[in-house]
Amino acid sequence: MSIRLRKTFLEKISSFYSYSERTPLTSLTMGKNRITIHDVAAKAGVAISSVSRVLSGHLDVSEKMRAKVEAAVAELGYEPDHLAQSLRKGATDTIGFLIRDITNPLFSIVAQSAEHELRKAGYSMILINSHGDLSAEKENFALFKRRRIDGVIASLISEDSPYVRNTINELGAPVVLLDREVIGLNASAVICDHAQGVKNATADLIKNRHTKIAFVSGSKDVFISRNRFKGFEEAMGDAGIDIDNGLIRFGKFDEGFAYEQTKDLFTGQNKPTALISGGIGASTGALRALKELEIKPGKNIAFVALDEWPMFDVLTSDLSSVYRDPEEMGRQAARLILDLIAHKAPAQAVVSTTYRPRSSSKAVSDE
Amino acid sequence: MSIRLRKTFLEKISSFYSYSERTPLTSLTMGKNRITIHDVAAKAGVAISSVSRVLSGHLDVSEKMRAKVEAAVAELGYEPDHLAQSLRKGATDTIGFLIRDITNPLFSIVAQSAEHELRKAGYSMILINSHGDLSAEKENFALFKRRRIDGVIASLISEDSPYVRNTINELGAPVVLLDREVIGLNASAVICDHAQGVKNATADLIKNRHTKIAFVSGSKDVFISRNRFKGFEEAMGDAGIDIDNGLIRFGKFDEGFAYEQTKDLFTGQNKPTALISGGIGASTGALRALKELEIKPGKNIAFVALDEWPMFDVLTSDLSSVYRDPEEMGRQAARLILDLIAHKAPAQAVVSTTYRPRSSSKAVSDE
DNA sequence: ATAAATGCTGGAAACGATTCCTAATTCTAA
DNA sequence: TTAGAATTAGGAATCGTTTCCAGCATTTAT
Repeated sequence: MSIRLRKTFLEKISSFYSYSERTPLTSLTMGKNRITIHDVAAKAGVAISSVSRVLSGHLDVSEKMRAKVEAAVAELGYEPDHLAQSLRKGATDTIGFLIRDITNPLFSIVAQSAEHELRKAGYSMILINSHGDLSAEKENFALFKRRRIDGVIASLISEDSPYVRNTINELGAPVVLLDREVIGLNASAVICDHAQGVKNATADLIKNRHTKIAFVSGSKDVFISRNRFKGFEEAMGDAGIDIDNGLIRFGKFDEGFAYEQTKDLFTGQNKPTALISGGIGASTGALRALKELEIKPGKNIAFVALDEWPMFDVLTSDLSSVYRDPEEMGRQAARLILDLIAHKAPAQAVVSTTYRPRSSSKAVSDE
Repeated sequence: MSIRLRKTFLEKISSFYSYSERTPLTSLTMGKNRITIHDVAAKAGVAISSVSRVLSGHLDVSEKMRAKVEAAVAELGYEPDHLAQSLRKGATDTIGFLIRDITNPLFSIVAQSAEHELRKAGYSMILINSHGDLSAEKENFALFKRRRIDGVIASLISEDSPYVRNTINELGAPVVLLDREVIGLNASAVICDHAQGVKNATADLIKNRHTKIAFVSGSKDVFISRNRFKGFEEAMGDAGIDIDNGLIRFGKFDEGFAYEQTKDLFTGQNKPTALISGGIGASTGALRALKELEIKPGKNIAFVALDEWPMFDVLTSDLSSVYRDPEEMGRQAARLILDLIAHKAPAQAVVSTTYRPRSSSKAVSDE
């Protein structure tokens, strides 16, 4: 166990405990001390409805009333209870963010960017992680429903299916999906144009005389994989190169799958000269395998990672990548959910991707 | 006249709206369709208080009553409104997580781990980022207060000060701080024992005959920096080596500061032979500077990074590090806040750090 | 001057639950 | 059989707001 309470620490803070006993936890005193709209009304000598009217900026209030109430509010330091407001108004000013896997740094940046944007509009964000677990995902939607969330931004595990449709309809709140096709769904979506970036990357590899290009990615059932592969196919088709299906490995997004596939690819008899890995997990697995095989990206093979991660340029050995801007994804997601809440029609936002050539894709095939 | 024109305009676009009226946004239908405890009571032919008693597992209910209510609940698919429950019970089952900088992957893992743990206890987590901005931090506490959060886990920007004390007292809810000394504060804390790991790392550098060891870190006003430096001092003291203050650079946690300091250190006349960088931001800045100077960690100098980041072992060139387990930090933070909510006394949890020697610290000084 | 219109304000009914209190029913004991 | 205890169910108050409605006090129009 990495945890231990050291004696010295406990001794040191013993005086701290006695302090805390003299001044009890504020949460205990909370109930008593909470000042409500009634207190304000009493102090100002008006009705609570008048206080509410002043605070909500309603028109039909006299200057005198406004002054009286504002004075009382200031004196008491009153702040409206968001809970009671929500219950009465039927809106919680809260957006749920359902994330498939927060250890993926790309997602955490999307989340933080969305939160920043939503807060500017007066919303808070509840962030929940599904750990890639489908039943957890379903449970999370139920949680959002019970909490009467005003809207949900979701990076789903499963692809468009009756299940997703049901879940979304049952939720009773607008939904924005990340990187999912939403055909037939009453939802908006932020979609990345992976195809374009992958196409450019593949074309660059082809320019360096690569024809045996391996492609390791997550499940082909998922939009993002299909879209990426589309770009690959287009570039190969444009160059008139037949795709060797033995070099194409669809499966799971996790590191383990990519690791195994990469090992398999480079120990078999039909070795590729270039490798494209789809997603951060896949890139990690692929790089780990290459490292063990002592194959150096940019030297022994050409390598392109799809997606970057924080400090990508500094901390990796000049890997080429297809980049998408996670902050932009977050901003767009926030905008779309706010639009839906304002009863605008569902829409899609497309975020472009760009190929960023660095040294790892410079290896030229000599075959 | 103009009003008349306007009317016809409205009539014109009415057909456009008619689509959305046929299939309205689910959020619109929400209010109508929501089934409440009243509906359940009506269907079961009992009082709402009885329904509540059944659902809350109260003892004084007959088997017949329980059966009737449960049947009605199942048939209607009733789920209690969390909002109304919170208002009545005075608890929101929600914990606020105030994060200084979510782009720091270490923090995002702490957050996700805490969330996972809290959810097991029936709590949701609201995550808010302060972007390193002090006024935003203060505003966030106010937000938490208005939302009647049951407790807060916070990675604060500022160090222990009257400001922090006031904010916490005003909040009216228990608080757990990450990596902050809480002397005189009514709060718990998760504290990392940085000193131990740094001491081991420094001792290892010394063993490789390094004496001119540079130390680049954030502000010395902050606990984490002081604690790290303490470990450094101890190891140097044990070896009887005088610390060269010109090689010690305290300042800011961001990448830019470390970048400048590292450049300065390695272009001056008093060059160090080893470098310890405190935190992920600092490590990034330092590595960027070294890269530009074409100084190779592990070859030209010895290098130790304090803290790791995701995929550390694969994606970096075998950097040595002082590691702390962010998941453990999250678990401990969750445990501490739950304890405080259960009215236990404030406490501190210490998370240990471990030195992980890899090749970047193997460079031996030849001076 | 009187009727109608308007501006403000206070009272009360929601929102959807929990919980206390009381009354009705059943059960036990004398 | 009946008083008293023990169960159980219903009614109403409550949490802290917003909002509808009615009414009073001013204006304005006739």
